[in-house]
Amino acid sequence: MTTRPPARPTRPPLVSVKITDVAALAGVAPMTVSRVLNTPDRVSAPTAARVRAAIDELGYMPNLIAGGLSSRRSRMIAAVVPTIASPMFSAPMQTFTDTMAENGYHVMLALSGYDQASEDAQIRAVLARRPDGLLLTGAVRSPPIRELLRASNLPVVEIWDTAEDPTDVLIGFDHAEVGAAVADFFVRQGHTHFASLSARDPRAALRREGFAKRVAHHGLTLLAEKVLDAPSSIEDGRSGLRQIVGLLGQRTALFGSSDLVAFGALTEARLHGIMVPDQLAICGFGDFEISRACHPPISTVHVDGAEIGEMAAREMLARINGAVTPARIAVPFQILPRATT
Amino acid sequence: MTTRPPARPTRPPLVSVKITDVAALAGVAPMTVSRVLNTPDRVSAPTAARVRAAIDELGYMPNLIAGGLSSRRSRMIAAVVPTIASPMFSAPMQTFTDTMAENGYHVMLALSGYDQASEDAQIRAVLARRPDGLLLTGAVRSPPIRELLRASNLPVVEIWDTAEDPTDVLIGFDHAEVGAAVADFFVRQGHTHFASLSARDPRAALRREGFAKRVAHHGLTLLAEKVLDAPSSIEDGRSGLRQIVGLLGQRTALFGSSDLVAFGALTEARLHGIMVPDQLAICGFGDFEISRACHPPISTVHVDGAEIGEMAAREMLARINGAVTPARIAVPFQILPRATT
DNA sequence: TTGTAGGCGTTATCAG
DNA sequence: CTGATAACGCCTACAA
Repeated sequence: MTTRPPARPTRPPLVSVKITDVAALAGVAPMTVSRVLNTPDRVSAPTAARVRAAIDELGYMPNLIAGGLSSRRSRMIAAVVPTIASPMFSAPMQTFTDTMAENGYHVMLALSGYDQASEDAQIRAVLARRPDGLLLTGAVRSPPIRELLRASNLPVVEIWDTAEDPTDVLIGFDHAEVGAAVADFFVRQGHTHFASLSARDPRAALRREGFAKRVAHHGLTLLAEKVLDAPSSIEDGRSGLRQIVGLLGQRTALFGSSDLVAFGALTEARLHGIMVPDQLAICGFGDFEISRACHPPISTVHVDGAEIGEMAAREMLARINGAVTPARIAVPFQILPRATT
Repeated sequence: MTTRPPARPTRPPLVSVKITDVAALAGVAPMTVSRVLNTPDRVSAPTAARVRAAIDELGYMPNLIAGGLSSRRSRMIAAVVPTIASPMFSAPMQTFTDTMAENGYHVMLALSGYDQASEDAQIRAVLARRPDGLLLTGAVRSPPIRELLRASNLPVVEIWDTAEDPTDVLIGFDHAEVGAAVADFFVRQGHTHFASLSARDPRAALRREGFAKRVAHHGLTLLAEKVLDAPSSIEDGRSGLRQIVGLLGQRTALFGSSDLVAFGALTEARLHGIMVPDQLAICGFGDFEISRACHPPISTVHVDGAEIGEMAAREMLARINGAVTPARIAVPFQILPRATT
């Protein structure tokens, strides 16, 4: 081995170091380098050590694009969610992404904005990246996409919703049941008059309908059922309450489609001099920090988005590794009575 | 060539239609199919039509992994952010992701949780995917990583911070200036006693220090400077205020490191019977929805996270396309006086 | 345990 | 405008 003068910078540009360079330096075949990286137990200790030394010296970074093409495993997951601006989705995305990263998977993010056509397009677009799995929000409602996904045999984890017919695995709960449970909760407290303030998204609609049906089932009165134009926000809760305030009775129980809406309603109610909970009882949904940390704390439905994300990651990994898993996983929800009911 | 029996049923390919199938059906070379997809203007109309028909008939989805390997452009961007649980980061991520998607780029998400070592590790990890660009939060502080990025010649867009020395392009503002501006604002209102409640993250620290320095520069009194343990949350704002409430004077001006902290402080102050803004003036940071939509609305520093995300996307695209862009882009911030000051 | 051969599906390049 | 050829960098499969 001759000592070369350090001609150009000793280390070649990192991005251009490839597996053959490492192999040459370590005096092994490229395949051995690959094994050191991917299946270390199939390489003898001394060889592995030499290879690792070469890797360090050259600052080698494997090219996962090339590896993915060859192995047909991209080690990437595509996630299609409506938005990450709401805790409803940012919480599970956070834990999902973290857990997948711990296992060597990266997550591609695609935002669909509650729009069916956009969701379809996003799913098609991400499939071109050949992800090893798909994380979706709610059940896929478009038949051609469903068929495409089923035919692809790709692990598909759907969260938040309990569809009639899951594409693959589904983690969530029945949103209509949530609405019904809230109605029952109010009824147990002696309420006879009800209202709802609901964002315009499919799952919020299910909760609203479940609530309304249960109120009707009890033979009680739904005074107002306001569907907001925008996705859930505090401002929507406030304007929504302003719009229904004239319809409310002496003692009304209000179900908001999220804690943001509920907080908005609470804020506006107090400005109108409406006593909470005596004149207006309020229950939100989601158990976001605001409902817990504001004053008075808002009653809500607890659902653990972070846990759903983690479960989704575990299911995803299990399926990638070939495990057969149940097609439907129910996540519990729980009404948390606080000061507004 | 002998026909082998199918060994084991390994996983059937996601979408087994490949470019050669389309080419065969359309009676053209694979390269022509590629051109129809990537440079349509270099293909005659009739040929393109035949190819498109074949694509539709077969439901062909190009394999971007293979394309990326060949073209050395992955059409993916890696984003390394502390968290998406805070609007501070979810807002720019949302617009960045959307804008990049509109231009054919997908975004890989990596969460670093405010931890320097984790950020370094995440950056290294995503580089193995050969992204076409990197979106980072704040300037890279780790010298080896900096060097790695510079050597890689990869477009790197750093947002939120104005570093001493940007790696590549930097979009943000000077957080110390924000703190100073808030101090000046309070001083103009006649305040003489101050306090701050600040999350434990680098940029919040800069704002806090800028605030403290300016207070000192005016020769005025900083009664309390509480650094919270956790990242910014409402609960932290509440507990923080509880901890400093004994230190506050007759009329104090409080700077919170985010609107969540400010809202928490406001909530707690009212519970303590402290008049806002007469006894305690509060200014937050970030102009999150809560500061605008709560009551009383909280004075804050407006910074447009969504716009920063969009600018970041434009800068990214420009650099990917070879444009020379300024290395430092100042984004304005603006104090919004509302009811708490 | 290690190596060799070949190909993963696409695109750059150059020729026609 | 279209095609043939040769990579892109790595890993599967098989051989030694």
